[in-house]
Amino acid sequence: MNEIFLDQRSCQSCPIRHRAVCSKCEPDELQMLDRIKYYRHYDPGQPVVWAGDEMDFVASVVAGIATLSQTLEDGRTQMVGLLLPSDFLGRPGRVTAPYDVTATSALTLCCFRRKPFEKMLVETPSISQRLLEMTLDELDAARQWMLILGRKTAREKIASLLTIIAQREAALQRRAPTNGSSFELPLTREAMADYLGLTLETVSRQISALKRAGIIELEGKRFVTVPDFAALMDETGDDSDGGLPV
Amino acid sequence: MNEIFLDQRSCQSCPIRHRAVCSKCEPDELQMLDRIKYYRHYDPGQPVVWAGDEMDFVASVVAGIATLSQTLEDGRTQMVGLLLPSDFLGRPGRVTAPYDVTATSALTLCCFRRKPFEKMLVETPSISQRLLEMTLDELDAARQWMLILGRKTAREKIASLLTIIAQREAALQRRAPTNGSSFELPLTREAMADYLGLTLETVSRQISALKRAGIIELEGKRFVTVPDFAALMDETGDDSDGGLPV
DNA sequence: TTCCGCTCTTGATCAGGATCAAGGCGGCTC
DNA sequence: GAGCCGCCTTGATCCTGATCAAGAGCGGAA
Repeated sequence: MNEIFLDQRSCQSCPIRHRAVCSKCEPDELQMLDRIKYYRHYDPGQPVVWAGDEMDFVASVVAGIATLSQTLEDGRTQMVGLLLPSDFLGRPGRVTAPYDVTATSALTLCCFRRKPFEKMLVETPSISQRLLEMTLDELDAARQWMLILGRKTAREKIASLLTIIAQREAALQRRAPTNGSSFELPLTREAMADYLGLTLETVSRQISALKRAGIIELEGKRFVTVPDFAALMDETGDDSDGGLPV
Repeated sequence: MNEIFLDQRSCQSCPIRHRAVCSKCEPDELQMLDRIKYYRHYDPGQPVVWAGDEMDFVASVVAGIATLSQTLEDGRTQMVGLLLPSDFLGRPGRVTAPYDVTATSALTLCCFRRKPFEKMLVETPSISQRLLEMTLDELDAARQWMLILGRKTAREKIASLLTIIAQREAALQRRAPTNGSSFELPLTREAMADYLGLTLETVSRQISALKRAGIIELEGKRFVTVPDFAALMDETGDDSDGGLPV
């Protein structure tokens, strides 16, 4: 893990900078951010922080993917969050991490030291309002996952996960998912299972089933093409109006 | 549903008032709140708002219990939130409700008209910071539920729900749950099933099983006594360190 | 009082996904 | 190339919780 301090213009995808601070273009806020901000890089599979550890920073994801997960006594684990670029990690006011955070691909975090960040939060209402908005979006996503975990069949769960990944990948490029669009699954079968509350065997079987049904096409094990996006949505069991705004 | 406008001191349990505004004791903020604030009462079982409906207010729960739930195409429903007194309902900036909200007991909401509330939010950073804190707590609770829904057995789910209800009831009275403490289940078996991703038959069976095992005692169908709180916690499957801070 | 309706309990059977097990496919190092 | 390892697929069997079904308990209304 490396720490690289940033010059003033180098962080392109950080939502704090771009959506909250830059929108105001207050020069001294920018300078203050630059004094407390730095990058960290993690290799695939590397833990970022374990639940219960002290976290002296908050961060936003610049590149790569991280997962949040929780574990029961006997080792059963459940993933509870998926952090893609522009997502925020850490919580103002909380010192210990509540979840295990793991890099599932090469991960770059744009970090802010906790104390100055909290000070900035108090002094810059636009940032805490932006943070509130992002947190509310995360809460909606978590509740959508509760529906998936509690009430959907294995097949519906897989279709839902594929839909969500396709939508988020598309959203990063500021477009809607289209027929024929492809993407790379950022998760192993096991990680998908941890996310969906299934076993990896069931995940594998259901992906094969969706492939056999022509809902998706697979190139290798990870590269997915969706010939008809509406057909995939039909498999999710969701109300056809598309559910929550994402 | 009645609307009753409030005088300046009548809302005792509203977190906005007490934790954000009153702590500062800014007289004009208080007055502004009083101009935009009013009560609504709902009978048990009455819907507060349906998903997709326009919501012209945000509110905090003063008394009673409300549930948030989502429904799939074919009618399967999943509860995704449980609102107890002091919890917040509604989201600044969002006009349509994302979930069905239902009163499960006689419910009193302390409402704020949306527009003035949002104006106040911009002008009063302490409130949006308080709201951020509450939202982060809700997010943690939602993620704890994801673990329950995804990885726990029926028996562990029931034990977890009882634990959570006991803890929240105790927290409202600012104390920790103790051995021998009792509480009234605020939910029907069906509502518990909707919360846990089970059927009502399974809920009933598991409650009977916990009773037979001496983990809980039942008086009637709703009144629960926990002779040994640690024994109940043991049934949840959670790590013994108690999980998330509540 | 009787009847009705709602909630809950319990039993019998079924099925979806877990578990156990074996093997395939790349990619890697030696 | 051979061997190994991580990831994935597929098959056989098992088990937990769903489903279908019947009836108990209880409160409210006529």
